Parts: sequence; structure tokens; C-alpha cells
Amino acid sequence: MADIRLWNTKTRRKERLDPIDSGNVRMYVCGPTVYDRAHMGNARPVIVFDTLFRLLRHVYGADHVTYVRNFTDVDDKIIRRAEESGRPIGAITEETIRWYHEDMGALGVLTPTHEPRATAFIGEMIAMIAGLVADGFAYEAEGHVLFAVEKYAEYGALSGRSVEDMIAGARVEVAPYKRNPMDFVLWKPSTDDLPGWDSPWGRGRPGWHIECSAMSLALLGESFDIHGGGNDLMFPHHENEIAQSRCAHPEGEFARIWMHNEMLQVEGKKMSKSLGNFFTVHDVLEQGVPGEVIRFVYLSTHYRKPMDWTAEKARQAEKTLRKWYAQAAQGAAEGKPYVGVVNALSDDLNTAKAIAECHQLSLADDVSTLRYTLQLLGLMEDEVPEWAKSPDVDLSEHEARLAAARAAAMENKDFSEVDRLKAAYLAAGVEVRMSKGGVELVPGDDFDAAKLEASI
RNA sequence: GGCGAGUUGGCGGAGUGGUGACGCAGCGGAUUGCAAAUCCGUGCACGGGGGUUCGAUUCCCCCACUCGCCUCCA
Repeated sequence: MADIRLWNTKTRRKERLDPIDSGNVRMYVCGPTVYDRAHMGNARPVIVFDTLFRLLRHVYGADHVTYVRNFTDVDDKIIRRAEESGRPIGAITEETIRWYHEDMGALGVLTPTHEPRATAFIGEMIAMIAGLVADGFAYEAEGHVLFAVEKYAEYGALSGRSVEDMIAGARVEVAPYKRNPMDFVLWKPSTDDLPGWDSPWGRGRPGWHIECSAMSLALLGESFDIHGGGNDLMFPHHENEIAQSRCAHPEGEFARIWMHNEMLQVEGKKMSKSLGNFFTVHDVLEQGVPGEVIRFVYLSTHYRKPMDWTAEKARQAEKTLRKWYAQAAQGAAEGKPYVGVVNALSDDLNTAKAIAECHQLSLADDVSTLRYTLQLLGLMEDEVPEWAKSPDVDLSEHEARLAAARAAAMENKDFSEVDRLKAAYLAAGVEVRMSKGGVELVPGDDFDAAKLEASI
């Protein structure tokens, strides 16, 4: 069995993955707040952890991995969106979840084992909060329930901060009912016009962080193997999750290995609406960039490094993928992924190295291994994607015509007709291959049948 | 101000205490009527300064620059 080593943010070291139960390897990844289309940045952790999910399934068996990625469907951003649009919250979240599945599916992302919605686990959240209050880790104040960070000595360990330092930074929300400025909300009151659930502290709704603690407990248990997300979540979200879960269940370990991906940039700059470089995944797909190309570009940078999305990278990725797909299409029905790629992925998900190994498979023309390796990487399913298939057209008459013209030209040394035909074919997106062996016409991805007929 | 990440050839991007992958582009060659495609070959880099070491791009320190987080933005 391959030895999987992963960088653990918590210990700041690469550690060997030693599953608590190798018959059920468990991973939790923070999913989206569903109020709008997923943007290109959102897609990075999705692709990164999907690739890890695929590796785990390959190593431990598809039935021995449990992957949980939540939907946050109760949140102030959603409430705001509902107020702005006049649409019901449920309609917004349902629509957004549907979009999410469509867009991520286009990127070759597998559906996780469980995709829990926060609103389906309110009871579990209330139970956990009640326990924290009962044990003195949390307190009620003005309808809110707050976690008292001073009660958890290791608060800040994940992100390398101390409560004192953070207070000195003085960029925390000022709220008079907080005992410590760093205390965070577990439960907050809802007015009648806002979504709310009955609780021991009155009608209200959960704070953001508690859902992940409650849902990971319900679906993965007190201790599980991997917890992932973007590094912007490291503080405060993950720090707060740890505090809640460890205090609620001190006998559990919560997550053993914490993984965080770096952020995405666009053409060297932070993606932002004001810079006009803000794209949703849907936008990019609509522009005609195939999902496999997006995925390839993401995989070409290691997940712990900042990644720059550029049009040039997409162009090169498409070129490479077309070449590989043409080879993979010839692969045998049975095969296995390349061990060099499995090893690269096993070394802290070195996807860039994995792609380099694929180049070697391509060079060696090992079409079957390439095929199953691309499948492991999520770059193709059973078949080559439609967009990468050659247009199904019969150019044999044109080939014969060009061959005849060429033969004649060889005799009389007048190549004008050959050159004219060649130029016309090229203009119509047909690749012209002439050699001693004969003439071959290959329709390219920009093949235009109408243009071909018009110009010949 | 605090915490963290990064700085490798023209571009992208791995990696290592001792001849620095791979891809794209470039250059040379084979091939071609000329090309294209393909194949073969090839030049080019470890931000700056110290230190440890027989030897550092790789370890340590300092500096510069870039970026992220600290505002429930992945």
C-alpha cells in the first residue's frame, strides 16, 4: 500500500497518513455558503480535495473512504441576498446547490460521500452548544451564546497566534456582551422575519463555525483523519471549530491532519470585482474553456502555493490535453494508473509532479497507462471528452484530390495547385500532412466544413 | 503591528547537502517540392548578503520584494 504523506498545518510538518481505521478513512472539507455561483477561487479546494479523495479511494478502496463536504445554507449573506432579490431563502439555496453540482461536475469533481446541509443539523448544533454551556466553555449573553476562548488553553495553536496577540491586533468586533473580545458566536437571536429555530436560548440561528463541528461529529465521529479547506479559513473558522469540538468532546482528537490550500490569483492579481477579473466557474465554462482544462491548470500548481489563473495557461493546458486524449483514446479497456503518478500524489499531493510523469507516459506512448492515469487524476471518465474528439468527417475525397495534384506537380514541377489546395485546407482548419507515404488530412478542433466547401 | 506563504532558466513549474526534473517557447538537425505535424539533439535559472559544511539552490541568520490572513471571502 502506498505511503501517503501530507503536510499537516497543525504540526507544520509532512506526516504519514496513518488512518484511524483503514477500513474507513474519513475526510471533512469546508464547503460553500450557497448564495451565489462558485467563483474560480472556490474551485481550488474543491479540485484539490477531490484529487485527494480519488487518491484515497485508489489506495484504500472506493468503499473505504468517507468524504464529507457541507453546504452552508443558513447564513447572513444568504439572508441579505434574499432581502435584495425578494426571493425565498429556500429557492436561493436550492438553485445555488444545483449550480454548484453542475459547475463542479464539469471540473471532474466526484460527489462526496455526504453533502450535509447545515439546516438539517440544527438539532445537533443546539445539543453541542448546550453541552458547551453546561461544561462552562460557553455562556449566554443578551440572547447570544458565546464561546469563551480563555477556557480553551490551546486556542490559536493551529494558526500560530495567542489570544493576547490577537487582542493587541485589535481588529475584532466590538460587542459589549463579550467577556473577551475574541469570544465568538455559537448561537444568535433571530427576529421574527429572519430564519430561526427554537432553542434553550430563545428563537435564533447558529453561528457560522458550529455547523462544521456538529456535522463532522455526526457523520465522521469525534476523531477523524483529515480536515481541509482554504488557508483563509485557518483563522478564525478552523480555530473555532477545534475549540468547539475539542471542548465538547475532550476524549476525541477531532481532526488529525489539517490541510490548507493557498489562494488563487488571476493574471497575477487578486481576483476582485473592482479589478474586473472576477470570474465564476460558470463564466469560464461559458467562455468555452472546458472543465478538464480548468482542472489541469489547477493541478499544475502545488496546492500549498499561490496559483495564478491565466489565459495562456489555459491555452497550453488545452493543447497538452488534446494530445494526451488522442493517445488515451487508443488505450486498452483494462489498465492501471501509473505508479509514478500515484507516488507523486502520495507525496503531499504533488500534482505538478504527477503531470510531469504524464508527459513521460505520453512520450513513451504508453496509451493504456496514460488513459487510466488521466482517470485517476479526474481528467477524463470512461471516454475522452466530447470537445477533444476529432470531428467525424470523411476527407478521403479531398485526400485523393490533393494526392493527385501533388503527383502531377512532382512531374511538371508546378506546385501552384498543390499550394492553393493546401492553403484552403489550412484555412478551413484542416491539418495537412504530406510525406513520402502519401497525403493525410486531419480535421482540427477549429474545422469548418462550410469554409472548406466554399474555398475548394 | 501580529501570524503565515513565497522569490528557480524567455514563460510555466517540480525537486535536491555534491553532475538543477518536466512542459511551452527558442535554436540546430531529420523529414518535406516548400511547409505543417512528428522525431532527434541543444543553449538558458536557484532574489541579495553573511554563516555552518570538504561542498548549499537545498540547513541557519539578516535584508529586499511579492502575496495571503488577522473584517464570519475557499
